[in-house]
Amino acid sequence: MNYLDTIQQYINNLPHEVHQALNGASVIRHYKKGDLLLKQGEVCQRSFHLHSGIARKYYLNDGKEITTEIYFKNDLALSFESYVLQTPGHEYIEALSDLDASIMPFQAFRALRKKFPALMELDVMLSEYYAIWLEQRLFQFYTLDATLRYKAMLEKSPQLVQFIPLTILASYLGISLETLSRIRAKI
Amino acid sequence: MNYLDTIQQYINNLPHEVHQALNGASVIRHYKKGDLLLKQGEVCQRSFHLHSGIARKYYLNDGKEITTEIYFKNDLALSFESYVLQTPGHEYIEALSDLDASIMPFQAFRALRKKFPALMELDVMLSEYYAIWLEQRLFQFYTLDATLRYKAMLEKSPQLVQFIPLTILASYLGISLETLSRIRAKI
DNA sequence: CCCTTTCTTTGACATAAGTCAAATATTTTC
DNA sequence: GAAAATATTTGACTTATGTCAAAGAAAGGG
Repeated sequence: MNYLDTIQQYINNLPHEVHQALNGASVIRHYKKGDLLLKQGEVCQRSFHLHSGIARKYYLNDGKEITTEIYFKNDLALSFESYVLQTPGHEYIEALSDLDASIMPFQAFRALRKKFPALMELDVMLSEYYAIWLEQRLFQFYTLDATLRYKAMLEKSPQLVQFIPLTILASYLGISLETLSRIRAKI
Repeated sequence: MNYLDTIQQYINNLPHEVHQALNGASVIRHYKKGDLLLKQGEVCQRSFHLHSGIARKYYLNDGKEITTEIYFKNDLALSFESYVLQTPGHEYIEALSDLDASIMPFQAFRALRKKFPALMELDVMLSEYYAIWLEQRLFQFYTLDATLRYKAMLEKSPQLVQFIPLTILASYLGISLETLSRIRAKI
């Protein structure tokens, strides 16, 4: 069982009152394709739990968009550093399709975490999971060339290749659009 | 103030009994240059808090060592995924000089974390800090070429350039030894 | 359903970085 | 302090990937 499943199970087993408190502190909202859930320069004061649809996180560098994470159903979207430090961040979060998400304000979750130690433990696990995910991404940049990174993505996250435009995938893989197109033509 | 200072301050302000409990659960040990504090394939069951000296974390890929982190005085050395999941990891931790470290067993810290909620909160902060650090490293691979990554290192971590052999620095920067040597000759 | 916009492919060429090999330079060890 | 081991530099060449440009394909809006 992977860590994400462990976390999911942990959440499922939380007492009813904790679930109630979480639901009470969050609101569900609908976004349209193209909507920005967070903009560069803003403090990320809310986390988005996707109920449906697709979103991405990206930043601008030299006028080019670099996508750093892509979210599907059940994923938790936020700009990590900005959220944790409550300082202005450099990332956008954009709806890549119409989507529904439950929005949890940072302060509300902080308060709940204080009240329910189980949520503090959950917070540890979520940060750990994110750090492990980042380690693996970094690992790929160290050890794989562009073709192998694309193949790894095909294996591990076929839903990315299925639903996401190449322009976005290329930046996510750290290569140019043209190189990605050529890789696909070759394999 | 950066997050590391915030964490350090948090630690300093922990109640005396917590400090006592932490000290009681850990032991101080001396390592010689070249000693391996952790080997590939082992479960990382202890964290190392460096009191003096230098260490690094690395893994082998295709017979080549790739250094992923370099530790100085006060840094906390561990193989994150292996430590968190308590599964065999792929990283080594090696003393790059003689060093002293206090060793905290995973299970002991778990027990203390349960007893003192303040340590659970500390654990969140440490994972957050590591994730933010990883995000920044990944960011550099996305946005900077080899020369700029080296310059960024010169700015941000001059102690690395001062004390660490180029072979290790090159792998840490994700480039070949020869390329790093040429970059240094040029700037 | 057509027009516009966005996305993808392909070609020609430029550039960053890797590899292999050998020469120096520096450090460590006996 | 000499020999051995390790670290660094340099040269010649190869390769992966980027850039610019243009054409073709697909998707979305009125």
